[in-house]
Amino acid sequence: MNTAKAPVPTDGRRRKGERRRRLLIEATMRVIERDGLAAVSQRVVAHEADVPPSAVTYYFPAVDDLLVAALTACNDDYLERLAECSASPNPVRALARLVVESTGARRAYAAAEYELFLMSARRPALQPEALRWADGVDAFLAPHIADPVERAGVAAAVDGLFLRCFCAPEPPDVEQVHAVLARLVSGQ
Amino acid sequence: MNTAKAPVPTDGRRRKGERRRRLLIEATMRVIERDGLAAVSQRVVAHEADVPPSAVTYYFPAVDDLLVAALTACNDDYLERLAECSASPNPVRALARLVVESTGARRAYAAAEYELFLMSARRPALQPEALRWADGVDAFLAPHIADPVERAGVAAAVDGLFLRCFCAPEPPDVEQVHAVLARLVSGQ
DNA sequence: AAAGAACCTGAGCGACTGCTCCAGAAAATG
DNA sequence: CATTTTCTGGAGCAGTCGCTCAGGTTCTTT
Repeated sequence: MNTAKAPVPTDGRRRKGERRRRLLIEATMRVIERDGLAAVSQRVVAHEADVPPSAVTYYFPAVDDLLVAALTACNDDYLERLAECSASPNPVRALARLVVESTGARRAYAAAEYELFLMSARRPALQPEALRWADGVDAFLAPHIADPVERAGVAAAVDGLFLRCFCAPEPPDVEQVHAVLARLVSGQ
Repeated sequence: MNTAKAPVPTDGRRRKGERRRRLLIEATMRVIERDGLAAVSQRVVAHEADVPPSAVTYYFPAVDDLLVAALTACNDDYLERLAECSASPNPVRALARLVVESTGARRAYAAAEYELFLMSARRPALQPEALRWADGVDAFLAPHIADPVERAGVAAAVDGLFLRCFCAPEPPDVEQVHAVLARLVSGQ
């Protein structure tokens, strides 16, 4: 419901507007990747996107709106990837790859995802997003783990694995991550 | 090694200085609890601690130093509590209580702990701290889980549980958290 | 062609930021 | 006592911040 927000932007003006909106969100993600969420400001993002500062204000009245939009987009992206993992022939291995990817390329997305969680603890507007992710992970695990209590534990482990890999000084090994995940899912 | 940094502050001046240093760190934690890490600034902390702004600069040359000090102190605190859990008659239940506590009282500490992780991904100075926490959790689990791969999974789950409970819209139930943890530790 | 909607922007205001500097108070040391 | 070290805090500088606003351009519709 969040991904399909724009039905048909037939109007050329609106289309251009939405293009710029996306451009700003992408610039924001680049800033987050480079210098962290704290570095995000209207002026910095404007410079990154090569647009005048007031353009940022135009599309996102407050910085907060920009942040929420970027973090939501990031969540969308992650959930889509998670769904792809589900459809893959070896879902657990695909998930391990996704976790490891969050270390190198897509680093900004992992950072943003966790900043989203932290922010959601304080901003009610973001709580549905955090919930959406939790539901996504649960849906991913449901086919493999029947018991809800056990599933809750493994779901928490997935989040924790993302975090630990993201913070690790050197990129983790796919095999190791897969081994840990497989052990959890198989219930030992 | 981090906790016992001050051997014997015999000098009364230094003692007063260290008292104020602690006072500033505590004020910082209060600010984090109330408005998040982003709200931490020299002036805000100074006002919270009821000292002139320059006093903050005196004890912590840069804001970053204050942040690192506060986050390190928080980590110390958490590790100590984790060790207490280990020594308790029912360690897993004690851990569950610690997790739930991070939702209400001690909320700032949970927030700070995760901000610490996020920051450690970018600042080398903080990486030993993140590692210290990971080691602490591993040490907690070692007596209960022999296999290192399984232990890594459960350790990640502990981190994830902290995060999920912290972000949950309503405080989690101790029994539920305990059930999840017990299932993980018992290896199903 | 006229009207109106959507988009765009440069200038700028007030508030806050990190940080420096320096003169003086307080306390330990000789 | 005088000296040295530590601590205190007011003033202030240069920079960034979020955000407003008035007026402009571009495109669609009538």
